[in-house]
Amino acid sequence: MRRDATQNRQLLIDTASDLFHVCGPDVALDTVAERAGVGIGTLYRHFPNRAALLRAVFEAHLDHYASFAEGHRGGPDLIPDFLRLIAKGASTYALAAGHLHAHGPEAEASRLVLRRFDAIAETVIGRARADGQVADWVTSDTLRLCGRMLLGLLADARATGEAPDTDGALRIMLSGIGSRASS
Amino acid sequence: MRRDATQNRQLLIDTASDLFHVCGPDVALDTVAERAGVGIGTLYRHFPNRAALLRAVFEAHLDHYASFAEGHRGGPDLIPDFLRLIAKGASTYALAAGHLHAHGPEAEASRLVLRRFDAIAETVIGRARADGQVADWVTSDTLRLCGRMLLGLLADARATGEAPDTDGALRIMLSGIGSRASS
DNA sequence: CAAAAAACGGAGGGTATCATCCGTTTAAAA
DNA sequence: TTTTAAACGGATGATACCCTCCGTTTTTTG
Repeated sequence: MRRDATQNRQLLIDTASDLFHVCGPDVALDTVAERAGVGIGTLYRHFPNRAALLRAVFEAHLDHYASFAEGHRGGPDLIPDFLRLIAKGASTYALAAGHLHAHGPEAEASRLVLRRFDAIAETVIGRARADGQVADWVTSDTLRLCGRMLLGLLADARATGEAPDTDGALRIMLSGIGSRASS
Repeated sequence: MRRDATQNRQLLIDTASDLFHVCGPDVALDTVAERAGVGIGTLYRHFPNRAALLRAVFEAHLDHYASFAEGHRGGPDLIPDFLRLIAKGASTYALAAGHLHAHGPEAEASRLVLRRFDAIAETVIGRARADGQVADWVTSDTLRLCGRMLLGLLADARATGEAPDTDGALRIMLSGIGSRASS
C-alpha cells in the first residue's frame, strides 16, 4: 500500500471520528473529506459507503476501549471511567450499530465488531464484579444499554445546544447498576 | 374555522406523532402528508415549518402527560408509569426540544412548552416524594434527563432494528433515582 | 340554490447530499 | 531517471427533500 494512501486513510478516520462527535451522525461525507483536506473521491475510494467509514471509526474506538481495559489498574473508578470512555464515542457507536444492522450484506462485519465490544465489556465487568462494584445481573448488554442511553443524551444536547449532563446521567446509571461511584 | 380544516389539522398531528415514533425525527414531511392522506400543501398551510408541527405534536403529548398526572391514583407505580408514558413520546420530545431551541424566533414558544413539561413533572415528583419513592435530589430536570436517555434508547433501537429494552433501562433509572420499582 | 370565502392538492423550482467517473498527479520500482 | 501503476481530486449526474404557488374543490352563508 502506498504511503500517502495509508496516511489519508488514517486521517479520514480521525477526522470522521471528530466530526461525528461534534456534528452528529448525519454529517455530510463531503464535509468529512473537506475537513480532512482530501478530495471526496479519495474518501469514497477508501470507504465505499458510509457504513464502511463508520465501521473503521468504530473499530478505532474499540482499540481505545481495549487498551483501557488492559491498562486500567482497577479500583472503584473502573466502571465509571469505562462508561465515560464510551460516552466519548457514543455517537459513533450507535450510528455504527444502526447503519451496520440496516444494510443486509454487511451484517456479518457488524456482528463481529459488536461482539468485540461485548468481549471487552465482559472483561471490565468481570474485574468490577470481583470487587463487588456491580450487581450480579449486569452484563455486557447492560453496558451497551448504558452506552445507548448516553448517546441519546449527547444527541439531545447537540440538538438543543445545551451541554450534556453526562455526570448526572452517569450518577443515575452507576447507582442503578450497583456500582459505588466515587467521582 | 371550516370543519374539514379542523379534521385535517388533527389528522396531521396524529399521523405525525405516529410517524415520528416509528421512523424517527427526520421523516420527510411529504411522507407525513401522504400517510395522512392530504396534500403536502395542506400540511404546510397548517404548520408553516417543521418546528410548528413538532410543537403541535409535543403539546398533544403534554396533554396526555397532564391527564395522566391528574388521573393517576398514586402508589408505587407512579414514577415508573410516568416514565413509560414519556418513553412513548420521547422521540418527539427530544426532537421538539432540539428544533425549537435551534431556530431563534420561536425560542419563546419553545420555552413555554418545556416549562409546561416541568410543571407536570414537578407535580408527579412531589407526590412520589411524599411516598418516599424518589431521592431528595430528583427534580423535573432529572426526569427530563431520563426522558432524553430513553430517547437515545429508542433511536438506537430504530436504527438497529432490535426491540428497545425499555424495561431494562427503566430498571436502571428507577433504581438510580431511588424509586422502588414494582413492575 | 348561488355566490363567496376558505381550504385542498400536488406540480415544480431550489438546494443539499450521495456516489461515480476520469484526467491528473504522485509514489515506488526498475 | 524513466516507467508504471496506484492514488488523488473534484466536476458531475442522480436522488431526495423542502417549501411555494396557484388552479380546483369544498364548505358555508345568505
